[in-house]
Amino acid sequence: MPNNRNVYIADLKDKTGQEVTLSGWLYNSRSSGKIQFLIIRDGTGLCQCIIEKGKIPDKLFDDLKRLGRESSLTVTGTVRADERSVGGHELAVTDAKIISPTDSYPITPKSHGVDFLLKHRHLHMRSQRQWCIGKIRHTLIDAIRMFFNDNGFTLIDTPIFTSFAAEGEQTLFEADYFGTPMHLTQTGQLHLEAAAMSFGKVYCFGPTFRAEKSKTRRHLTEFWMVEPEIAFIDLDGLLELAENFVSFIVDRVMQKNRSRLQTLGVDLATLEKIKPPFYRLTYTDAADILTGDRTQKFLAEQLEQLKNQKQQTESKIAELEEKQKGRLKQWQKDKIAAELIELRTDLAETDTKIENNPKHAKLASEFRWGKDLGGSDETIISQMHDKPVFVTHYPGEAKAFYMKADRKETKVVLNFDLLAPAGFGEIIGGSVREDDYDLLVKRIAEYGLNAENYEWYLDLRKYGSVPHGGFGLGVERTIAWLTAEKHIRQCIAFPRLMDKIYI
RNA sequence: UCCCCGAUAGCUCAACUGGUAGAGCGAGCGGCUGUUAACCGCUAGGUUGUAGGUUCGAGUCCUACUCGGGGAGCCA
Repeated sequence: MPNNRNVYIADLKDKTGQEVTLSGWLYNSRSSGKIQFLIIRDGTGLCQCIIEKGKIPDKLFDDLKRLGRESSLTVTGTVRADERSVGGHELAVTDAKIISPTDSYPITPKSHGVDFLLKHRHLHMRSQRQWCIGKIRHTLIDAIRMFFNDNGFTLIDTPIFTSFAAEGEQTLFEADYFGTPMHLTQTGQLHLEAAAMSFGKVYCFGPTFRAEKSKTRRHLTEFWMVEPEIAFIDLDGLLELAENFVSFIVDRVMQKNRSRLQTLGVDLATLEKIKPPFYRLTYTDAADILTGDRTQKFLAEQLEQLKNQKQQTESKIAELEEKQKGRLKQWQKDKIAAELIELRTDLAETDTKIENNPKHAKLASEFRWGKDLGGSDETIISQMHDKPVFVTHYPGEAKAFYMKADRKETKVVLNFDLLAPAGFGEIIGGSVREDDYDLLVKRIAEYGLNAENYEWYLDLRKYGSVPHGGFGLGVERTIAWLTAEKHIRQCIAFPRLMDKIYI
């Protein structure tokens, strides 16, 4: 005999015809004189509950009618399938208990500004969009662990307090460790290399801190990163691992989140293309592409498209503005006003893109071998491809000290970035590590780093050094890519931004 | 750090070139038996971010500041 006194909405599909009790929060409600529709959420989904006058006490009917959004309650009723309902099932209510009534819940079903929502993140989490992203994040992290665990990797928890820089000293957060200056980790990589010499294949997964002064849609000061590190591997091996890994997690996220991705408006067909092999370019190839005619042509075409788009939006706005002047019902006016707000936002975005296009074209044409690929350069390369792109063999001087120099072409290092397609940009950075003791000592000196801090790291090259390497994948960036979310701050529950921590 | 934009009701936005500050949502009350951001009627809700200036008159113009958004550099 199944227990129907505490049922989750996600399980309703197996309960058709049965009487069950749900516990949750009032997501939204509509009412007519003698019938009410309450949308309840319980953390597993949404369910529309139908309340007909006469089937419950009048007092309760009135109380429910007045109940504010996000009040907590339990409802009891019979489950039935109905296409008109969210989720395909609804509850014909026979009884309800209000646990805690709410009035004036600050977040309404209408639109809100960014600042307001971040200030109310503790409540905004309850909204459909944030809930879907949270669920997707959960399955992504689960898939990441599953991939490494099933492929012979050992999890190593690397420390958060560290005494040295691995990724450039300007981006360190300082901490006071009982009077000793210390900082928060920028990567677990160096410790992970030590572990790889013990376990062979390892990974770490945790928060990472970078004090980058970057106020963009792609940056957080605290973000989660997974980093595998493998002994006895070369660059080709790393690329193969990375493309298998990314394909696996994308596939897994899709399998587990179809309806959530659809709710978010994601085009599943583009994600289904994410299968090995990915495109492979060297840095030199990328430089040639950027400075070549093809790119200029590509950008020129893009500019044309953007201008067309702008014109279309503008004429649509003019049309609506004209319409607004005519005689209309109030609700029609409101609808037009809402559409106008949306169109104006689109227009502003298109304008920014139009403004940036020539700048990007100029930057691309002026690209000189030796510079690091800029954000706009990455965007261009990734826009020109429908699958992720590896860019390998960067000039060593633009990259971190620990990257292994190519033994034939000594100016470049054996590293790679993985750019997500359609303009999203970098989600992975990785490299083969310098395994030669003398070369590494030289690099540490060249970068002006304090050699004392790296003694233990150099030991790894003294005692059985082997070719090895690894990479880091940014979790929030991956989520933003998969969910087509514009800003990375929506991809973590409580984001830490460059100049502000809300809650 | 630099460049651009913004700040008007609890929220999202209006207010043509300076001339009595308006809608919707939300809240309260009433109506409606299948709603999908439901709908319809009524009510309440404001020192227009702060400080100063120009003017007969400032939400609107000028200066400074504060806060926010977008972009650039750098990166996962």
